Amino acid sequence: MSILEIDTAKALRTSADRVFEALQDAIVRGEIAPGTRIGETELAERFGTSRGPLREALRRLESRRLVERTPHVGIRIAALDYATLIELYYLREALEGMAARLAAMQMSVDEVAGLKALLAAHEQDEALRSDTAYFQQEGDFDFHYRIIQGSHNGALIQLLIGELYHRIRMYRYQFSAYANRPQKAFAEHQRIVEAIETHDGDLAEMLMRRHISSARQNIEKHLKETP
Amino acid sequence: MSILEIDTAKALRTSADRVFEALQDAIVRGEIAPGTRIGETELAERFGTSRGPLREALRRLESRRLVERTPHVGIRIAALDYATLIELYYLREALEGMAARLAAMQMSVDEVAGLKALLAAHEQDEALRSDTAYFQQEGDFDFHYRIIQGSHNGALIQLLIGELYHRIRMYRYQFSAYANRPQKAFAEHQRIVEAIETHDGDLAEMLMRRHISSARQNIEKHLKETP
DNA sequence: TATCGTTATATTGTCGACAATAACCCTTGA
DNA sequence: TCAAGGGTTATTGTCGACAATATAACGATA
Repeated sequence: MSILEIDTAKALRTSADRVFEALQDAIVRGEIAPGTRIGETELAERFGTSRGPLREALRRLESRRLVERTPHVGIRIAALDYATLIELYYLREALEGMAARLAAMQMSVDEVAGLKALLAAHEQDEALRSDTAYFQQEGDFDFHYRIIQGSHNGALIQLLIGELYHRIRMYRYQFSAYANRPQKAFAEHQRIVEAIETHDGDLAEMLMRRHISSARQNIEKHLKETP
Repeated sequence: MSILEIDTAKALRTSADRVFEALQDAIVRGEIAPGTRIGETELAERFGTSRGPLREALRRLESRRLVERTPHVGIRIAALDYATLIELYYLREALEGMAARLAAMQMSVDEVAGLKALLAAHEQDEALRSDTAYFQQEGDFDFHYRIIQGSHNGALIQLLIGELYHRIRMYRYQFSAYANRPQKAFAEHQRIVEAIETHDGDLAEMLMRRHISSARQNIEKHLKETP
């Protein structure tokens, strides 16, 4: 009907692909509560398809650890727990540190310019100026997303964007209670871009690792006794 | 028929799971040549099932990048190329370096003892003594596998074992032409275990990174002009 | 009353058939 | 001879029905 639907219908032609994206989004956004057990028939009619394509989508979501499946019993939406959140931050430290190093050596001048423009736009944001929030945008607008892309390492991009990114988004949505130290984080972003701009891979990696480590410690401080 | 089949049928009850493992193994071992386009009907009868479970298995293999799929056209076995092989080695450097650091801090005395016993067994191997080969065994017998498990970081284990391991195995099988410097690699393994035994995380990470980096450089040296 | 065994029900696993799409081949025209 | 068009065929995408399994409900017995 709408242009949007025609476009997405073109981009992802099969029903299984559409269900995969839609269901992933619903899970990440928390529209279906984590830990919920949910039947295939119910999901199939919710997304207007049959169980065949739905099951294919579920197998892919299972690979991404967004749903858990036990044979002959069914699937349940992945549960979020504190320990896993911390584990993911350690992973990000290693992987995004690597990405920052590679980005410092591989990013084109255009890409660096885009990154600087992104930060300049962030700086205008009212919530950031008042230090109340620093909302990470999604996709192309996300700072981390761009640096990962800038690594130009396909395997790394696939791992972080394809496998981990949506899981991290899920935690970000649903553990959003803790304060995220807006101006401090923004300042760290700027330092990282400076290092990338001067092609200083060592520094870029170190700053990125510290940036993510600080975020992790911030979470640990706020959530230690309130899981 | 055979006891083996009964056992595997018990362990993984659904047909989709059996096909997934069997097909993954066939791909990794090169029984189906990389780049081959292969029909669903043909695969289904090869594994004695219908197209439904087969397609579920394919979606999971697609997530692991072992097959590539284009809608309405079909699937083809993932092609191997030199650039991706190198990318994977860089990834391993970051991730297994992290694993070695964590292992040094987290492994139990039993696990460390098992690791040392493994190396002692390797030392007896005739191929290694004559410096002709240092064959990495699979699963529990693989040195790297054990260190990853020793990290006790579920997200990291899932990523390395679940997602990357089989892809790496695939390259190992099919790019096996290059010399793999057996005794040197074995000596490096021993140093890493020593660092883990003394709980020296920094050293363990550094040695592991060097170990993988050396392996990568060895490949680059041998394969640079012979892809 | 609690526990074990049995039956019933609902959900998942599997299959075969049909519809939709793309690749292939053949024809036709310049 | 080559390009374009249309028709054919083979393969993938989707669906509904049936079989297999686990959970739940129920009753019987100690």
